[in-house]
Formats: sequence, C-alpha cells, structure tokens
Amino acid sequence: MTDKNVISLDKIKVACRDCSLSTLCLPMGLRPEDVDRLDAIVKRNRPLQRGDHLFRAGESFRNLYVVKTGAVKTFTQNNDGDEQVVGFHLPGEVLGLDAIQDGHHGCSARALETTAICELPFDRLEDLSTNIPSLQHQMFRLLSKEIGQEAEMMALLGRSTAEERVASFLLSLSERFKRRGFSATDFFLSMSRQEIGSYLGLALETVSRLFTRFQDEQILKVERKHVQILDIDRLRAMINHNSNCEQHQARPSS
Amino acid sequence: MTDKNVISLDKIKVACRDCSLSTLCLPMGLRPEDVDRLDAIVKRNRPLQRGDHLFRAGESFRNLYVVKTGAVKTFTQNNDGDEQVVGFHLPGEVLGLDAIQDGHHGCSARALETTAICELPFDRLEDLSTNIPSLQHQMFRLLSKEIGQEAEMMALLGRSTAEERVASFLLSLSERFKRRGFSATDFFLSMSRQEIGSYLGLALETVSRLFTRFQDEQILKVERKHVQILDIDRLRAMINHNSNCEQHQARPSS
DNA sequence: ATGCTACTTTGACGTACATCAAATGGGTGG
DNA sequence: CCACCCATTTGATGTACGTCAAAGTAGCAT
Repeated sequence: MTDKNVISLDKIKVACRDCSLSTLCLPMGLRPEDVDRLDAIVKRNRPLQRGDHLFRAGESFRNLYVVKTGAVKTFTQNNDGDEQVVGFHLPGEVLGLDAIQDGHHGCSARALETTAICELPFDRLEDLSTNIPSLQHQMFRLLSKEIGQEAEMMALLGRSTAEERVASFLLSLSERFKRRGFSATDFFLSMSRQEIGSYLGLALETVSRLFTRFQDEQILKVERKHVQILDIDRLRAMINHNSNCEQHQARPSS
Repeated sequence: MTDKNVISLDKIKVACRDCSLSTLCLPMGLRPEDVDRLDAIVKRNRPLQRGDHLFRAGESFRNLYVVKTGAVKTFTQNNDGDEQVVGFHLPGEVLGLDAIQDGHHGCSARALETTAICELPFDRLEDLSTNIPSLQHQMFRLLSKEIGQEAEMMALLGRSTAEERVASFLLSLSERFKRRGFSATDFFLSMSRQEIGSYLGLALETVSRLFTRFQDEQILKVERKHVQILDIDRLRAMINHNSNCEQHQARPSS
C-alpha cells in the first residue's frame, strides 16, 4: 500500500510533455513550446484517496482539474440529503467547467478510487489563452465538447428505456477506456450500482437487474465491479434501435 | 403582415451598442469600444419565418447565432423520423455552441415564430477574443453557463416527476421572460404541447393533463398557447419539494 | 476465524406515466 | 360561412420501472 503510493507519487509528477494523456488532454494540438508554457502553471498535488473531496458545491472557483489517473464522480445534493450523480470523470477529462460562469462550483467532486489530479489555476489559464491562440481554441473546443456530451445525455435521459441507458453507459465507458489505452471489453467499474443508477435516472435495483439480464443473454459477464463485454455489437444495436440515430456511440468519450 | 415585416427589418439592424439585449448578450461587460469591434463582425439577415431552418444537423459550422427577437427550437432526429427537442432559445440566447468542437452542427435549429437573428462568424469571433481579453472571458462564461444549465436539465430529467418537470419548465420560461423585460406571469408559448413533451421527456398528453390540473388547482390559467401564472410560489414549491435543492429556480435563465 | 457493514441480487407489488383512441375546438383557406 | 386539418383535451388501459423487503456475499476490522 505504501509502496504503491510511492510509485504513484513518482508517476504523478510527469510533465505534460511526457504525459501519456497529452493527446487527450488540454495540450492536444499545441506546439511543444506552448505545452511547456501550459505545464508551467500546472500544480500536481498528492493523490486523493477514495472518498476524498476534490471540491464541494458552493466553494469558490479557482482551478480547473484534470484527472490523471483514477476516477472522480461529480454530484449535487438534494434536500432529502441523498445525492444525484452528474458525471463520472476518467483520466484526461476536465472538471469544474460549469463553475467558470459565476465563480462557484455548482456540484461537488469526490474520488471514486485513488486518483491523481492536475490542477490548473483558471486565471493563469485565461492569461495564457490570450497569448496562445491555439490554447484558446482548445479551450473553446473543450467547453463545446462538454456541451455536446451533456446534450446527448439529456436525449438519453429524456427518451430512452432503462435497457438503452445501461447499454449506453457501458458503451461510453468502453470507448473511453479504449481511447486511454485500456481494454474496451474488460474493465472494472469504480462506481456502485447506486451511483450508476443515480447517474442514469434509474433505481439501483434496475441497474442490477439489467446487468443480470445482459449476462443471461451472453452480452456481458459481470462479477461485482468486473465487467466483460462479450457482444459489443448487440449493445450497440440496443441504442441504435429505439434511440437517436445522430449519435453513433453513446458518449463518444472525452 | 407586410407592414409588420418592414417594421421588424428596421428594428433588426440595430447595432449592439443600441440593442436592448446588450446586457444579456455577448457584449455584456465589454467596454463600449470593444462592443463596437464586436458589432463590426455581426451579420444581420432578414428574419426567419415560422418553420424556417437556421441550420441543420450535420452542416458544417461557421457561425454562432444569437436570437434577437422570436424563438428557436433545437432538435435532433431519431431513426423513427420524429424529433427530440434539445432546447428552446429566447432573445439574447446563443445557438451553435455544441458545434465548435468538431466543426459540425450536432442538432438542427428551426424558428418557432418570426425570428430575427444575429450571426457571428466564429473564426472572427475567435480572433477578436484573443485581442479582447474581456471578450474571451465572456465567451468562457457563456460556454460554462450552457454547461451548468444542461447539467441542471440532466438532473431534472434523471430524477423528477412529470409534475416537477412541467413546473420547472414554466418557471424557467417565466424567469427568462422577466429578464428580457416581459411579464413573468403572463406569456405565450411559442411551442406545441408535443414539443414541450419532447423536451421534458414526457408524452404530449401528460403535458396537457398537467396544464389542466394546474389550472384546476388555481396555479395557472391556460388557454391554448396563452399561459398566466396565478400562484408562482406553489410552482416553486413543487420543484423544491422533491427535486434538487442546489438550484433555486429551475433553469435560472440565460 | 468471526462478526459487522455495505453492497448487490432477487422477488413481489404498486404506480406514474405511456399508449391508444376518440371527441372537441381553433385557425385557415376556399 | 363552411369545411378541413391539426393541436389539444379527455378517457381507458397497459406496462416499465420504482419501491419495499429480504436474502446472499464480499471486504474489513478485530
């Protein structure tokens, strides 16, 4: 455990130019010298442990955060005290974009597992963006991508059956893992059934039942957090059938 | 009818500095000289008639569009051929933000009534943003606001009852009309029950039934497209009761 | 090992909303 | 003024999914 942490700590301090995520992350498309200028404002703190907060709803906004390793959920709290999951964030994905607007975080963020984060002071990022047009462009694209993905999610929640939602969710994870160099068909869920259900607008029991059904139908093999996709085409068929045709895959990754 | 058009055409050509929307729109917070530089890239074409397309899904992205008067819906098409409404856009609200990402519109936009539009060539807007830091900041805020609003909508669709959805929708319109100087309690819906239902993830009959019920309960007076809110506090109570407490009102306007 | 706790699965049941169907009413064009 | 069309309303019925409840199971601390 302590050994593992030491290793992680070493890996975290990798500069943007040497980071394996650079093709997914903000530096994407920047010239090497601009990547270094970006790198100069990035802060890399010690990793979060499962359950640690990255920020809380209502806190004032100072930084954007990029997941380097691990996974983070964002969520809001309703008055019953239980939480509504707004999103899951994998390596290379940016958090805090909704807070630029009024300088306050609208949701909380919490690590689902041991997680390394790159921290970008937003005022410095803005300064840099005025000086590096391609960085400004990249920022616009990043924000726009988030808007497009959320619109897809709205369509999913507004129209789809439980089956389609769960299928979309699994395909989204699959795509995102794949782009990050992991297996597209064999991965571990870092979130609970409860959290998946909250995100998809379903009861946790419904999520569980669908996992079971997909397994019975030889589409998946599920054992607690461990998921193997056996027949990805049938998963894809589920969402192309009843749902929007615009989006070829569920949430095309980030 | 022709008379009306002539009058509209005059009003449309108003420059940003003289536009009543300038406090809601992109120029918000810019210095007067910068507003003029922004104004210089704005194109103002003849108004759209009800049913006209502003852009279609798949078209390549050239411009952002701001609604000046009227109303626009954005929507995607599913393979059954029927449409999923993604959003309704009132004066001062910007369309096309999701297309920055990959240079193609992900949804179509169509006028719900006679509508005047300001057109902003995005490449020129980007250039201007690098030269006017406050414009860049304004752009970031705009994109971020859209992200926050969509997240709220996701929460609404993921968790709420039909009652809450319709209440939220009405409160959202109310707030947005109010900020634009119109009555917050007496307005006309430019969209059909079908379109409202599609947007809220409900059947049109459910929307109709809830309008009727709210009217029976003395919360609304509805006569076809004409809505009067009689008891806005009870509408608010509906969404504070079962739904998220984070958001004070449904979709705080744009 | 042993027990505790949290998560997951599975079953039984109820309900909010979709769907189907028909009646009503406004608006538009002849 | 009439006829047609489409939006809306209203009613009847079905069902997908939520809720409640209980049993099974892994992980963890002692």
